[in-house]
Amino acid sequence: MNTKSSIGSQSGEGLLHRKSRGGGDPLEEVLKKALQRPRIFVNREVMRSDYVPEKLPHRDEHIRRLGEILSPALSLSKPSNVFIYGKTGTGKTAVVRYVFKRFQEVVAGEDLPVAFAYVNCRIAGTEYRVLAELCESIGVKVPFTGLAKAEVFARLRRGLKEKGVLLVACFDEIDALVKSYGDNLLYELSRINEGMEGCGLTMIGTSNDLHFKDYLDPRVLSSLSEEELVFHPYTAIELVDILSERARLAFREGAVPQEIINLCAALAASEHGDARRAIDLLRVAAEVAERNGDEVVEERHVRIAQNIIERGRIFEAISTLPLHSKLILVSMLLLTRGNVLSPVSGMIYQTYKEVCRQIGIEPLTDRRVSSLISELDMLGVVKSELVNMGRHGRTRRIILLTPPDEIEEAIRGDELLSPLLDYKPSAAR
DNA sequence: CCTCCACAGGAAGCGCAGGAGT
DNA sequence: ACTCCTGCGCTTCCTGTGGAGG
Repeated sequence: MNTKSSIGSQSGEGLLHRKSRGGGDPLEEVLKKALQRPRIFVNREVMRSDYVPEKLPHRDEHIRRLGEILSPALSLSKPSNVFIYGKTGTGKTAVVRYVFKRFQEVVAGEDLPVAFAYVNCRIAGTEYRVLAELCESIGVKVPFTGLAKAEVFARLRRGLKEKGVLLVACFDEIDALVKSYGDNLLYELSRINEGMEGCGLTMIGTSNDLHFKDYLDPRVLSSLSEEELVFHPYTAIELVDILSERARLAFREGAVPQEIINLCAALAASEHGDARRAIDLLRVAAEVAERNGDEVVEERHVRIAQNIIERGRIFEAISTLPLHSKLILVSMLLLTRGNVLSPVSGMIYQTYKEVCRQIGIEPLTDRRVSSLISELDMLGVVKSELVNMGRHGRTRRIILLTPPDEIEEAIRGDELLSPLLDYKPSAAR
């Protein structure tokens, strides 16, 4: 093998010429690829998820509306708070970032005391970190833990006042924050402007949960949704435009035919019109083609990409799970293998305890395991269903949504857990 | 008709780590 | 050095529950 490739690289050109006249040289393909290096991508950046495009097809109206709402900021008066609804991949984040970017350019040019902050509440995770990120955005330093929330809040307020800054903050996926912590922080933030002149805070909240309003206190709701914007899912035709625009910038001309764009758009449209998915799909398909050494993206690349994305999602989800969640999954896997296809929580807990004993780990309580199962349910790794079995009590019947071999694949990479794959739990004997 | 199973899932609180202020 | 604060993962304690079987 080694010899072959070194010979090839030395006399590649000659061989290639001979080959182009036809013949069964096994090296021909390899050499051709190595020499030509067909490039599909011209600009990879464009296909990344955090890229803010210059053009956002089919969102002109939303951009204009948001711009109008925020425009008072440029004359240093506080704009209204805005609430934005729309499912994932409908362009909420892209529109906000785009408008922020354009405003920021103006603000920088005119040297105005206006700051823009973008906080993803799901990633920030806690009220503290959301506050901390707001502070950072106006240049107030806070430690990542250790301070009382009230103290961080006071620093934010003081920072805004002393610097005379008007802060426009976008709380992306704000529902994640409110569901875990309630709307207290939003209430406090909505009142931060009291007694402030020429500075303060404007909030833009985005949510993909249309019922999110139900969680809010009426006072918070009225303050937060002074203005509202709704983003509808993209249709397949709109997705085609979005993809075409990105493809034009990202790929070598002719590398991605129109029908491939149409296919990606159609596949994504059948799943809630999610633009992010459509872009990911096209990007991965192009990467597959490039790795294959093909010059043009074809349907088979898209099919492979679909598979890769799906597998990657599962693998990622499982391998980043905390230890005990993995142990629960392993327990379920072992039960499935023993033909217990939809175990109830009690049986899973028993198996889980056995499995813990096997590797010398102290098991958690059933209560905790129950919560972890709920988390797995929310992640979509398993599906649980409440069932009443009369005399035999009330329990949850849990079904693995992930194909067992994919779980196995993810577990096999784990030194501690992989030996468990050969264990037979008593319930499955 | 009533009981009672086998849990679900809420509430409270504990211990720890990390940090600020004094 | 000490007190006070937070988030986080967890336990303990608790109340609620639909229907098979007595």
